[in-house]
Amino acid sequence: MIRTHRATDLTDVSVGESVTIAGWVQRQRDHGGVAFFDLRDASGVVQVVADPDEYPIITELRMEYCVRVTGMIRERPEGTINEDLDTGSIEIGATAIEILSPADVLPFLIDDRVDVDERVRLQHRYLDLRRPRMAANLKARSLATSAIRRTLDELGFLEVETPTLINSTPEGARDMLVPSRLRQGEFYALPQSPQLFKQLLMIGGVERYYQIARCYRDEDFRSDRQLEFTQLDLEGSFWEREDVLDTIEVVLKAVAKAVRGIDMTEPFPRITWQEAMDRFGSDKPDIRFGMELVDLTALVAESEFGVFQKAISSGGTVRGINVGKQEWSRSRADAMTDRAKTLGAGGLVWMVVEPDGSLRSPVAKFLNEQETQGIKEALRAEPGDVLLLSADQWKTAVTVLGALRVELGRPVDHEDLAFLWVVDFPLFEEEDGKITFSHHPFTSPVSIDQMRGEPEKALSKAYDAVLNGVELGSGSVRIHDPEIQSQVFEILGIDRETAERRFGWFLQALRYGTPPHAGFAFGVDRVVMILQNEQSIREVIPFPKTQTGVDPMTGAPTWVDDQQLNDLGIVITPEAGQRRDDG
RNA sequence: GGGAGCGUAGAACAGUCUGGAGUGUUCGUCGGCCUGUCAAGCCGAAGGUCGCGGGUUCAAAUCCCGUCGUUCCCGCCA
Repeated sequence: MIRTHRATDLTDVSVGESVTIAGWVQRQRDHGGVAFFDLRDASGVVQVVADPDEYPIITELRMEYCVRVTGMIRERPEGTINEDLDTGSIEIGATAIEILSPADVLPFLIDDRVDVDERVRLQHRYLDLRRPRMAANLKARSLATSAIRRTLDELGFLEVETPTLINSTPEGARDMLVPSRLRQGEFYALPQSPQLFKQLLMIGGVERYYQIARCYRDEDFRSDRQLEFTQLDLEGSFWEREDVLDTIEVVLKAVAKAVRGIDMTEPFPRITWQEAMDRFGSDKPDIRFGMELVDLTALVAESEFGVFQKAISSGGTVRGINVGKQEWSRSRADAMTDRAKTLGAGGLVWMVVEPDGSLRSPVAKFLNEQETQGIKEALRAEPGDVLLLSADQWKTAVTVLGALRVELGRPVDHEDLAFLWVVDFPLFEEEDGKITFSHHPFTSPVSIDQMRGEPEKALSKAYDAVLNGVELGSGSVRIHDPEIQSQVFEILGIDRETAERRFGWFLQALRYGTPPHAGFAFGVDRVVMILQNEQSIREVIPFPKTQTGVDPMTGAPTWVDDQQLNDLGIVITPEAGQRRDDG
């Protein structure tokens, strides 16, 4: 046996007893006649002390050496108790110290208090994971997934694995592709979600399915997006919306309890998509703070300000928010205006309320007294407040202000948790005059007649879960009628023949007594990120990739041998080959 | 595909705006001292392709162009 105890177990061991522990040297302190080091294992830290004359090996220890120590548990002398340490009232008087494995000089300190460039951390992720913060994040992940499994097992769900080598469909996100060797020139795709397979499980009579599933989307990275990510995927037969929301709510509360230790008793609030957009300018509103959008269109309908006139006469809207007291300089105003432009706005109107109640603004001279007063009242403006107005088509106006609202008002941490359901999504959305689905084409419409008559107004039985302004995931009641499924494809511009070719196997499956079913999926990485108060998903993924899809440690992705390419029937283009030859 | 920030010793930074010898700080490393520290302390030392390439200049870490890496954002993410 290499060790008898873990570091933090030692508080339960009686003084004078001999124990053997093993772990890593966190810090060593050599005082000449007496020397200490802190030994860290997965459980925590304990101090080891020895006389260097008796045990000269203690002076050889360096940070992150892996060591084994045998010694006597003893009380620390009065005045030397370390309150910051769980084991701070005791120490081990070493009787034997053994270096199990020495360590090279470290590329960075294993210490939460030191900020290290993320690339360096990823290059030596195994060392990064020794930091308490990362160890805590890994543990939180494990607590989250075990809470999910425990909760769903109790509710009678079956955990089923679905394939990760599946067929590619051109809709939605770009697929990660895997070339087939046995059928050269053909490709598998890695699943973006187990969507169709879980619906097939419903047809297969499973009734209650879940899976903690790895999913892949070959799109550009963000701080909350990686190529591969983990979702809790779940589906139930004979289910309607309430069954899904109830179940997911129970699961998310269990996760919050497991990771944060908090009991969330209140039901998650619900908001319609329309209300979310109107009040917060986002379909994933952060409701931890107010700063809501206000419709000013009627107030400035007669305004002589050209931008307002133009927006309103072309069917647009004028919206405003009060972002409160802000440092507001010319350069700040310019930066915000630039930001609004990158978000698609033509510009941004800003106003600062002066102590005398007047408005300081480039557009103040275009506003009469009534309009000025109206805007101030509508936005509950106090002296010192900064008001931002956007005049544009409705969606642009609200989303621009919604983004600025988050950037100017959002709390920097995730101490408070604000879960939220967003419901009643539009079934379709128009993009460059082309109709696409807002969720996915297997989502049930609220009304078939409306879907056909006024598709632009049709709502879907889809719903999103949001936490602190981050979209955790979405779900819906599915279409279980093959005829309606075909009609949805048609409205989306996928003709019967194409639909039959791509999804014929699925449409056929729907024809064998498909139960009504509904489900959901949420991102495990994102939930854990927020519960752990992290700003990036990479902090809760053990081995993430950088923004260019590279793993700095292994170097993936890499070139492969010509023989491997031959087996797959793949030829590298001259352009790509040039990069290889240069590299 | 586009925009912005960053890149200086093993790590974190200052220096860059306003060009003048690789100038400095903290941690780590190496050597020495030290019997109660706990991010120990004190003394000493080593450690640099200022990401890379090109240009401007008498002179470039500093100014300009390109490029690579990285982060954030827009597009994208049904």
